[in-house]
Amino acid sequence: MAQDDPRSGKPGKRATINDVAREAKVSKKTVSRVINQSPFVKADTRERVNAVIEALGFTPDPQARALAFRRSLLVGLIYDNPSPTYVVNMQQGVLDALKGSGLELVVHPCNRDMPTLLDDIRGFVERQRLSGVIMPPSVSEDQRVIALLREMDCPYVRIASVALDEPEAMLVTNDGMGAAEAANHLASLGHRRIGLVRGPDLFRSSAVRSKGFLDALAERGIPLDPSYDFKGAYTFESGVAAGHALLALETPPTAIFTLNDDMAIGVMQAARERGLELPRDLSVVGFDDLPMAARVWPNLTSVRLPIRDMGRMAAEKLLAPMRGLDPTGLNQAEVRPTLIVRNSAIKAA
Amino acid sequence: MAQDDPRSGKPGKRATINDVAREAKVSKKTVSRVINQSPFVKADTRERVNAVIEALGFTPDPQARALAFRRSLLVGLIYDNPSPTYVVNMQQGVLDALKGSGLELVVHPCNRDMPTLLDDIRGFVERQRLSGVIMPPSVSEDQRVIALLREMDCPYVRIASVALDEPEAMLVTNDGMGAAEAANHLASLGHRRIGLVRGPDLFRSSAVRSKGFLDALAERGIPLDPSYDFKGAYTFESGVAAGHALLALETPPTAIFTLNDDMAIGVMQAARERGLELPRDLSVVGFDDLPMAARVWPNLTSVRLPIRDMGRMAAEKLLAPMRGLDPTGLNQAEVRPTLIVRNSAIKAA
DNA sequence: CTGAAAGCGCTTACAG
DNA sequence: CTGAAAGCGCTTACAG
Repeated sequence: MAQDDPRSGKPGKRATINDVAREAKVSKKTVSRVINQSPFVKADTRERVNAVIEALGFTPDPQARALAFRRSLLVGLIYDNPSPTYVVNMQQGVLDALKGSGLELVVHPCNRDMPTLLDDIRGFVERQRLSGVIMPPSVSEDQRVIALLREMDCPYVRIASVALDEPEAMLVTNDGMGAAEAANHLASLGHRRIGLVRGPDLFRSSAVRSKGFLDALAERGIPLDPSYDFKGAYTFESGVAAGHALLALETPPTAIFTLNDDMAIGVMQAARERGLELPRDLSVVGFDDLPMAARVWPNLTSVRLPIRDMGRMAAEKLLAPMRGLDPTGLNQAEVRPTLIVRNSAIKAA
Repeated sequence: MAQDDPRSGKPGKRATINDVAREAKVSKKTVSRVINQSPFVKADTRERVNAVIEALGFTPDPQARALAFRRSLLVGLIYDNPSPTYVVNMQQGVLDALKGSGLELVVHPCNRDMPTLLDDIRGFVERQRLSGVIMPPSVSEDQRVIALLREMDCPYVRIASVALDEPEAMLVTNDGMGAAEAANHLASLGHRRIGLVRGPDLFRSSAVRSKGFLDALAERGIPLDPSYDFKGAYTFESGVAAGHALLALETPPTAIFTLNDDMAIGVMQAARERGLELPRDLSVVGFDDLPMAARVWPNLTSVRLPIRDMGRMAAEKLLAPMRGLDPTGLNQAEVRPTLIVRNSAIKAA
């Protein structure tokens, strides 16, 4: 239709704000007001303008708006999480929230061990004049990065298992609750000799999950034997090492809880290498519920965090001020994990 | 340093092309020429301008350039691949190539089954005025999408296992060669009763991999029993179904090659459910070499495609014309998979 | 080899 | 409630 209208410009050429203004017989400023939902437009003027916008198939040019606003219509996802599934699911969730907003998602992996980390992020945010940034762990826990974003006046939302920031800049996941569920599950299966494989100290989640797990065990009167306490690295290989270390003990544990799935599967690998049969000789529970969890044998019982929902919630929180929304309701939300029971953990012999 | 210079503007405010022009005592047009590497600048003028750029820490505003160029400095990755690992690795590879180019990566998942697919992609590309688009399978094989991008005059590179396009718009992976390696491996282990689990017809890779596999078997005088030929869906569940179907046969195969890893692991699950012991009772070989492959038990022998390299190569191809490079060398490259031998396939009994 | 003018498509003061 | 002018930070013709 727009193509047939001689006033709408050559076919194939996009309509601009000027075309709309001419058609609607108003100034471009008024069109701009309509686009930006200003309340200072008479109802019938607005309707007329909207009709022309519709007829011409006009969409404002994001680049031009960005230049005038001195802020782009881009949201950044800065991540260092090593799990591809985590990253893709989170991306998907953020995109769910961005849909229809006119904002696009720019992805930016980073490495906290690199000396260029801060310069790199500064360049990225400053150059693109990002509208905001979302960060999952562990980069969300890096105080240097936060200080930098504050200095650049770049809005952000961080996702973490500890409330490290004001509620409007923070999505908190209750990892401790999930770990407690794992503890209760193993205890109710009759296990008393239970091993724990932690993550690295760099991740706050390791401390939070450990505490939730140990507190729940303590409530049931099950202490953790210090020799059953192993510090891993959130990697498969460290899980293998943990499995060998714990299973080589004179009185090995009958069950092991690992603070992520990669390590759980590593523990299973070690058990196999030692000739054990699973789950008969050892119960294992993981954390994350990666797709892999449902595919390994025996299928892994694991604590699931709703990553995609978390991405969506974080993005909604980031967008709330831009939309002039009251974030109070959003700020109450706390993300709760659930235990997915499969068959890698069974009754103690 | 720039902050101390009174002429460089207020601290915290970014230098613009005007600041550089004033400092270097040239017109902004000349600065623009330097930025864009025009050859029509005297060497010492260029040096003077570059010195000022350096001193002021000037970086051109991407939004402003985008507006003037009528093209943004954004590259899109449009994908529908269901494997998170595939997507993240490809992203990483594309970013490797983009590093330092000033281009950023915008991710855009899509669904080929949605009726809105084309409108959705059109809106995305048109609104953002993308510099180019990279597509992995299966969206790379969708002729409607290609027609749309051509119509919009948007450069693209597609990745696929068949040369569907001119070399400069195409990165071809030799999946057939990888499948042939799998066939040779199983044959040399003494297997003669070999099952094949294909992918869906929607993916060209399924046909290509099947052909490579069957041709290699034929060369060794091993025909495929039609009852050993199963059509899966590239999903874990379809692998489970395939495993049950093939293993329920009166004379079941001693080895199964699946056209991706998810199905391979599904076959293993089915074998377990039927009480078989692996790898003793069944050899399995997959394709993709997902991280999972090295973590399941027994560790899965699989054909690996260098996904990250592929992302990098595709992006380099996309960038070549913008950089005024001759893409001839780039066009020769064909991506070759390698068989990663682990212990899920052993000598036939 | 270099520059002054006009423009990309929008928005922000400033008026009325 | 609405508009004419100036500007965001670059580039494209057009001159010289």
